[in-house]
Amino acid sequence: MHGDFLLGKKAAVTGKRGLLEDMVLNERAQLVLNSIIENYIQSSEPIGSRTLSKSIGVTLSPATIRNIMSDLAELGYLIQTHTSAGRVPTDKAYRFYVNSLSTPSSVPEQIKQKITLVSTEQGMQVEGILAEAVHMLADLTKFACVVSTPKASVSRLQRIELIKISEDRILVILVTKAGVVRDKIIFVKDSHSQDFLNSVASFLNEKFKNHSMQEIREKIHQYLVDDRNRYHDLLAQAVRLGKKAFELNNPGEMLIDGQMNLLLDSHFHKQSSVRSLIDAFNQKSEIMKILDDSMRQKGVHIFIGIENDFEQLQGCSLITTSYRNNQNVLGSIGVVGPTSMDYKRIISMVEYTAKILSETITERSYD
Amino acid sequence: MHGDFLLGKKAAVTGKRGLLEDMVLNERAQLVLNSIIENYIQSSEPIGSRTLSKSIGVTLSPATIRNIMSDLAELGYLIQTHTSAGRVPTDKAYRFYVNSLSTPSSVPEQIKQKITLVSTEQGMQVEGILAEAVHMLADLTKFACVVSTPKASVSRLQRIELIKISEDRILVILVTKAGVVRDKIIFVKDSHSQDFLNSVASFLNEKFKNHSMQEIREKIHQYLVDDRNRYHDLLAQAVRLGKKAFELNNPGEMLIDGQMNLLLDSHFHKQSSVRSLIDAFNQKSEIMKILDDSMRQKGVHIFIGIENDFEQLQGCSLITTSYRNNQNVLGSIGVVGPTSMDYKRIISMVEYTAKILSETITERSYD
DNA sequence: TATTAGCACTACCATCTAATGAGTGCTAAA
DNA sequence: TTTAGCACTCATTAGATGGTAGTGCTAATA
Repeated sequence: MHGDFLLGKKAAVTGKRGLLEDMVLNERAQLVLNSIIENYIQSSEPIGSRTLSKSIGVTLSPATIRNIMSDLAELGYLIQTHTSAGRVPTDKAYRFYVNSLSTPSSVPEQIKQKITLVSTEQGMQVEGILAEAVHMLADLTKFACVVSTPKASVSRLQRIELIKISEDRILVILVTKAGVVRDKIIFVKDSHSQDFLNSVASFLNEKFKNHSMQEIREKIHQYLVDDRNRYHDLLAQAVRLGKKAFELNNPGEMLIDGQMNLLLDSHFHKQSSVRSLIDAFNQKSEIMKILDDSMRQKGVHIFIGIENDFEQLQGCSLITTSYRNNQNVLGSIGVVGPTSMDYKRIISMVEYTAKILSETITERSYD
Repeated sequence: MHGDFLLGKKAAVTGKRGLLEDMVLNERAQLVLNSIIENYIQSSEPIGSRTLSKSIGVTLSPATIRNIMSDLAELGYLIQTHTSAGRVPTDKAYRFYVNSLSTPSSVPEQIKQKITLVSTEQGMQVEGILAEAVHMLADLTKFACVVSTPKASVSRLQRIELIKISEDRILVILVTKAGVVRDKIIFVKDSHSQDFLNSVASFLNEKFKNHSMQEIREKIHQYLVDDRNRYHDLLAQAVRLGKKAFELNNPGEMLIDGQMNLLLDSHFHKQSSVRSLIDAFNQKSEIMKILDDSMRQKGVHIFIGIENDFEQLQGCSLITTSYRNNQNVLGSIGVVGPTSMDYKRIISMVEYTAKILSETITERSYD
């Protein structure tokens, strides 16, 4: 192995070799790597030593840069598509680059103006607002965007309605504090009058308003395991209907927009990668998982290529963040693009969009 | 002009020349044309006289076929991509072909089994069923599929609920007979108690249940133009709230699935056509228009390439048909694919899917 | 008179051959 | 430690070539 010429002081002391100082790239190597990445993000073409020597700030001859690049390649930050080609950053390089982005770049004022949600003026509900947000983000980034709808389990009950549909079917409408309206049909054995359903509903409303769905399910479970005979008939019925009504119904939806944008991107022009992209979006559950994960922690989450273990999506990076109302984190919104995306730009856009989305939804919330 | 050799009897009498008999292609010309189209649908490659002479039923030498083809080209049914290439059907040819499809081919039993909707078992609502249907159709046809959600204006009221959200906001929930639940927020100047809203709601329910939204709007308008003083306060308020509640809110939504399938199709590999496809799907309104049109009349509707005057969608054919419940036509479902699609197959699939969808929704309907 | 065989012609396509050029790695000099 | 120089590699491009699938036309044929 050559390239020891960049041996840093500490590295020399500790016996580390090459570009590494205490297992960290030395300053110049970082400069070169970042420069390659930024060039590549712009041009999407392999970067050669000559090009770089011009575009980089400091004066370094192509030969020197070649040496550094060679070592970076050996460390797994760069690869060559073929012997005589320039170099291309690996996922590892992007990870390094993203980690070194300290100050979150702010969104240009011009873009900020474009990020507004108008649907709120039309009395539209959360679903519609989400659809608008994801559409806007897709349009702005020119990549595919996803957003998960508010999880039922965390959101708190504003109101429940029970509507008799037929002898054995009841329409349940759940309104949550976050402003989401969910409906589903439940099937019952014995027929109930609408009046009866009304009293059940008002009982449930009184009892459970402001509780989270999760809590409600637990409480109902409690009632059921207690000796049933202790309760009068209405209560028993109410609990039984309530159980069905609050059962985990929708597994959480996801809205996608701008999938086709990806196919304009040169990185996805190979047949094979188109196929796997289609598969990826068809099988929403995997992306859902990633979005769910990113709800758990604050801030922007970045999954680069191979890092997400959903095969179909390798070659893509995901940038996600959560949105919320006053009270709760509700879901996540994110962008799916090529690993060589302009992280700075996209991150700031996702962040800002989530912020606007959160504000909009908070206004809508029923608190 | 040569090619008079195909002069039909009637044509001779009426003085028409070429392949035309009474302005209609003579039998052999039809045979050749249909054969070209079917070959092309299979292979997606220009069809030459030699190939055709083999695959066609009757024995005709390539030379003869060349003559016929030459005339068909002159009549605008075929074009050559270049001098020495075989011929490719034009939109006009597809129109001819589609029109000559008399017996709607039935769906193979094997496919029929795949066309089932499972969401109905999970107490899912109309929206979910539609999503499933369009997803399934996209998966089966490998093209893009669209479905329009039930129009609010034609559907009849099952029930309305008014829920107080804050001092100046009321959540309106409309349940229609078709099983669609719509919700929106209306803003009011003066605060109302929930009790008051309940009585307004039950008044509206009593008055308007089973009426179509269209009718309701008209009736309310009637109340308003009548001398308002004749009504007591509750009624006046109810009418005023009702007006807002029943105002045309959602312009009618459309679900799309399988857009990306199109991009696997060889016909859309040119950059330019990808772009315009993206535009087409981004601007839903135009496709919506086509779907709306096809609700008006029974049966399957076919729009071939240039026939639909939405530029971005030329190069595509649309196959649509309506779905319904017991009472009303609710919306349309359709496929968007290349003009060279396998019309027989796709038409039958769209038809059958719409049938299943109609049955499923009818079951769900609240009648 | 309608059909067909034959033939010249056209244009795409795949293959091959340089020639080009952007890039590398290595070595020796600064 | 850096850099200039040089040999080398390999993708890409442009031209040239032969093959092929197709055409249109004409003259012979049924």
